[in-house]
Amino acid sequence: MIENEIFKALADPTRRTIFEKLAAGGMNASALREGIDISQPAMSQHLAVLRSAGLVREERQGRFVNYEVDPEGLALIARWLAKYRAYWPARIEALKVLLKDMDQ
Amino acid sequence: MIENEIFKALADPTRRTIFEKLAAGGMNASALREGIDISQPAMSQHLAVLRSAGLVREERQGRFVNYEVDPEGLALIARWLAKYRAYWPARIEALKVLLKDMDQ
DNA sequence: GAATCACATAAGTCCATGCTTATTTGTTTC
DNA sequence: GAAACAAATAAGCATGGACTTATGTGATTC
Repeated sequence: MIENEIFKALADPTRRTIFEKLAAGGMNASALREGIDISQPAMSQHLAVLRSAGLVREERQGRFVNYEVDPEGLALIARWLAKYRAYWPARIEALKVLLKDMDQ
Repeated sequence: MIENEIFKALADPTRRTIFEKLAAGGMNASALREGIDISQPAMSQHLAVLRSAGLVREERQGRFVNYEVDPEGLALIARWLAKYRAYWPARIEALKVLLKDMDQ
């Protein structure tokens, strides 16, 4: 069940920080470490967890490995959340605004 | 940071099962245990975690305590997810369908 | 008010997980 | 092909978290 992997991956604050950083633009593992106090192996392990959860994908570029957000993981969360849409009727308007925003 | 509590709460499959069950309709802790192989204290502890995360709220009714989904927690996830909406342009159509659905 | 019931809390155990240091793998460069 | 560099993997450790049994608390019933 990948849903479980996703929530477990996001349960760690360091991994959410990494994910947020990647959301601002793809980069390699070394660049990701800048500004985050974390060892190289720890970063590598976190990225492996995020990748396995489908939240992030990698692409080797020479001796660097470029990481970027994988929309698949986000889509899965959105699908999970949609199951409970009955519980936020008051937010429908906000969602509509969001949609309009998406359309530009 | 309650965001952290939410993801940690949802990282446990048993708690997600409990949450899903509550989403189908509020009920007390004993009723919740039916169909889930879990001890009474374990259920109580899980509910405390969900409650602390803002995913569930309680209301004492006599010697029973009724639990139900708290929309606040879901709204927080939605807000978190919205930050990354740039990453699922292909899902806009799906969202529109969802919205239409919400309007009946 | 004693017994019973629904639930919460306490305390201890065990396993998962996030970290560390050390090493390995893959790639480039000289 | 040896050195240098980016990243992954291995192995060990320490903490967190999900469970257990035992007990406490609040409410109802007789």
